[in-house]
Amino acid sequence: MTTEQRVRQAALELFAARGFHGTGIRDLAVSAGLSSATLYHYMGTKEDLLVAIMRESLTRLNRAAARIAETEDAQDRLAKLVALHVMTHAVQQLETRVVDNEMRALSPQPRKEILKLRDEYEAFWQQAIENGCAQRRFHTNAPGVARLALLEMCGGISRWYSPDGPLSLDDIVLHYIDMALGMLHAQPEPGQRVVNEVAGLIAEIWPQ
Amino acid sequence: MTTEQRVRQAALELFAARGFHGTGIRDLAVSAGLSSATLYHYMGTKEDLLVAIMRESLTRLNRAAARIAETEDAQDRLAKLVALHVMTHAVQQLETRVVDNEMRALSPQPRKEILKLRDEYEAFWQQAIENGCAQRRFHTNAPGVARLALLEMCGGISRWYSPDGPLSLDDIVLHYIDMALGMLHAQPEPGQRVVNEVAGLIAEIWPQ
Amino acid sequence: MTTEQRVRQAALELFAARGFHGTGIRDLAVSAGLSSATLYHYMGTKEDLLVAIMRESLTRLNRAAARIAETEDAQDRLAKLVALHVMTHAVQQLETRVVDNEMRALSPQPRKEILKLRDEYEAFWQQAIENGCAQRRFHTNAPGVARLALLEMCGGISRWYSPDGPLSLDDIVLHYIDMALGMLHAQPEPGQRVVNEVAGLIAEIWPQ
Amino acid sequence: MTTEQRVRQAALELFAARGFHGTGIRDLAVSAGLSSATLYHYMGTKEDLLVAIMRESLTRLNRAAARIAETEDAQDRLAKLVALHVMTHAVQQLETRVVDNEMRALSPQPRKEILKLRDEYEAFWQQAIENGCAQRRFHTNAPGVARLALLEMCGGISRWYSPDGPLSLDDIVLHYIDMALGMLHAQPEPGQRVVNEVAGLIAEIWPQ
DNA sequence: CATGAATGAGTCTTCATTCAT
DNA sequence: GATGAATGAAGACTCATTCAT
Repeated sequence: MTTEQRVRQAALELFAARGFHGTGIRDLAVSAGLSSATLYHYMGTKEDLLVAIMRESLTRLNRAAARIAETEDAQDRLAKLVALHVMTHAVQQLETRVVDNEMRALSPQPRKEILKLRDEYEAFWQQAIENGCAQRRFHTNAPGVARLALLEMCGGISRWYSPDGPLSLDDIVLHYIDMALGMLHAQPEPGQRVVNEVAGLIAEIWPQ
Repeated sequence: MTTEQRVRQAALELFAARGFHGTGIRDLAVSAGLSSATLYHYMGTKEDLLVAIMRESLTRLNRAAARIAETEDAQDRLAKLVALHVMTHAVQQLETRVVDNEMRALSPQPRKEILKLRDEYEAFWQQAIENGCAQRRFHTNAPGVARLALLEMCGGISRWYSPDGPLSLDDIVLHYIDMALGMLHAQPEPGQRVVNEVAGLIAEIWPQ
Repeated sequence: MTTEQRVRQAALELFAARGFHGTGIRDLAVSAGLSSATLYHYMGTKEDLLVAIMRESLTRLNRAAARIAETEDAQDRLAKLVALHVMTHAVQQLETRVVDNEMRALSPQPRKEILKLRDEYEAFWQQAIENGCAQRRFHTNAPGVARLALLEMCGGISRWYSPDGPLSLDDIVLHYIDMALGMLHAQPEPGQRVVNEVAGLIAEIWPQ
Repeated sequence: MTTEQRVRQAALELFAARGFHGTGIRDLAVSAGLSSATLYHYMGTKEDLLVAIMRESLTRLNRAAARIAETEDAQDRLAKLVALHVMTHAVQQLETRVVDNEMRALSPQPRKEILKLRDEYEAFWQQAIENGCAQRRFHTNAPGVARLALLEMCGGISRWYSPDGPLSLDDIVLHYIDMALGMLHAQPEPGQRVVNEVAGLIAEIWPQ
């Protein structure tokens, strides 16, 4: 692991655990094993670090979502988005927590950029839901509310998931798919196939 | 409004908007219309302010949840919890955002107290779900996961609800009840009655 | 002397002696007898301090020059400007050194303001010179060059004048008037009357 | 241009524009097109750079002044000094600005050396003035004041001269000679001959 | 010859808090 | 009750300089 990566990792852990404003430059330095002056060889400002983390996380998410958007079957498509969201929020827990909680710490310009990425991502969900409604596979009077509810529900896992828990991640994802389809009054869906497929996609986009 | 309430209100707004660490004592003073020295006549430390906000919010929530826990019918009970959670997160938006986001800013001792209150509240949900499963009104293999998913889903509204939006709060709550019951594969439920009842309860516990 | 004035005085002395960039906040604090945190009760930023010093000095200078501009006789008028410039640069040595040397330390916005004040002042000189040329009392082919040369010559005194020197300030001023008129090939001028008059004006505008 | 010269040039430009304390090592590195570590192959400390610039400028000036000091005719001699001072301050603008403004940035030891050089230079002026007074070609009661005034007046050109201005440098120098002789109540002097002579001298001492 | 890495001391400024008045 | 004054510690960040490679 390069020093730059160690700095990034330290930022990731601390921003996730204490928040951007709760993390001092010295905390970062200690956590990366550097003096606080040396830190500045490997980063721009503290905010740059935050932006980089968010940008990368959202960019990858969007790349995956774009691939999923090609799925024809409406139920499959939503199930895949659920699997993607749940699995990344479980496994990329730190990144997603930072993305979800620290937006307000951004100054106007980077905030604009990051918000755009997030809106892009949410658009994939909105389209998937509306598409399913149009095909009469989903039933809801308020697709916008459903989108928000789904995203919150599926993203929440980043706050509690642990690989040491009693349920396997696959099982959890299957539950979430089940709940999500239930929320939209769609037909239940076996799901394991979807999970496998998305797991492959994730492995491709978040290598190693 | 007493000066103390003004201070509390200022803290509420700023902690919700910028986070605990993102809010300075001077910001509070300006927002409350006081000098920062005077502020200390009406509060203890900055953290005390945070604890007080969280404690009050969770205590009231628990009081309401305890009343709802008396409801016999399992579907009614869950629907009421959903209504309570959604409505408070919509209307007491600032308080709930602070409770949900700033826990990590607490130092160990107060954190323990607040976590206990939150666990208490979550227990009402866990019991309601398990009770419904036992009565075969809900169907899920992972009630714990369902609880977490439900809470995240219903609480997320604090991040986007505005009274000026296109949907009335009642409508939104009905949607959430519908989605929640769908998630648990329960029978759909008309719901408006439940909404009215919980609205009354809320009016009683959060007076005015 | 109020604390605020002590801070101002410290800034004046240090900026004059070491320059803006050569003066640290700690130097200011030590010199004012305060901790560097306390310093910030009495000032904005370090630059604010610089701007305030410059603004006041130039504003007063302009007020005095405006009064002198009413003088009808061309030679009198120029002699008075010389007396004003020399005397202030001798007695308000620190202020004028700061004004003359630290302009480049200003950031764009305040620089604009201060430059405007300085241009205003130089305009009084330009008019006085051109007026004398028009009346055929002064003889020069390049009034602009003369203005610049006069200002530099008369302002340079701030770099070496000391009240303990062998010549009285009045004598020095008389010499300067003599040299200035010589430069412009004007009739020599007794001058003491002018010096007295300007001394009165200065006492009025820089009270005490 | 060797790398060392590029470093020197960068220092010259930056010290002149922003002052010694306003110029960082990194600024120098960027301006010289080197990394800040490489910079140290071509220089000692930042202060060494400043001293070298000052020393060279003053040494050359003294060499030229020494040659001029051989001039017999008092008026010629002063006119040549004026021409030398004005022309170098116009053409070697950056060097002379640094010499005139950054003396205070020197630490005691180098300051002593540089001050000695400057005093040496001023002595040529003092002698020229006193010589002219003794010969009754100049008339002033305070030759010391006249020297200071002359030097400030003639040196000020470094703050505003540009080869793109409306007047040729020769014309400006002629004006300055005229003003200088006027200040000393000497006979006017045609001057162009003097200018040409000094221009030759300068070309010899500041080659290229 | 060149530089990435490193740093202790420094930069200006703000922090939460106390206290005498 | 209210506040101006005060501060040690900390905030993010830059400084001039060294050195191993």
